[in-house]
Amino acid sequence: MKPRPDLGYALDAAPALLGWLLIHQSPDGLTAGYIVETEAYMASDAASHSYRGKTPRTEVMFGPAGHLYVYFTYGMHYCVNIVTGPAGRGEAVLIRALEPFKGLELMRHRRGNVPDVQLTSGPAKLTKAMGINKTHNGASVLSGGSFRLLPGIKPADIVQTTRIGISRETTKPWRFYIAGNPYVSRL
DNA sequence: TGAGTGATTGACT
DNA sequence: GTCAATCACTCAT
Repeated sequence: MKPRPDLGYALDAAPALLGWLLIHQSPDGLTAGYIVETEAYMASDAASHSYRGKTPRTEVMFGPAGHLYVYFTYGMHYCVNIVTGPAGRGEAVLIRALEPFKGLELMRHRRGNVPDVQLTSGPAKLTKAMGINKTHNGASVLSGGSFRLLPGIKPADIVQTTRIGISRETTKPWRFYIAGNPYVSRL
């Protein structure tokens, strides 16, 4: 596997990111997990936060690839994206689920008393388990800060289907997950 | 300035 | 299965 992921266009990067290991070195300790579920949010995509152009909130999406776009939603949850594509396009890949690899004890502590299979099986669950919040918005996964992206496993089979939780562009098959992985948020 | 919505989750019936 | 939690943002007065 390549030393760096292909962050060309979001639609190519979303399946390409499956199997990569996302690592967060926080003051509390290190957590890491394999990416097992992603969604692509494209330029000119009505479901994307970048659809209405660059704003203070979405500024990171319009920056160079390889940075994290972290946003707050439903008054209580964070979700994390990896910005893709040439700077200025406003594309990103939402990380929807991870398979825990390191820092399980810290994840359990952050998530409370839930079964291990539910530690990171959803976009807001994994940010809580990894300790990701809006202070990490704009952090790079390529330039050696507290976040890293390393080659992980090569998925045997990738399933492509429609995205979850959106009300526009609901027929676009821009969600990808590793077939049979128990940490995928929904089938 | 106010109503509506949201890339969700967990608790409850 | 339904629904509340609760804030940032968008769009309509």
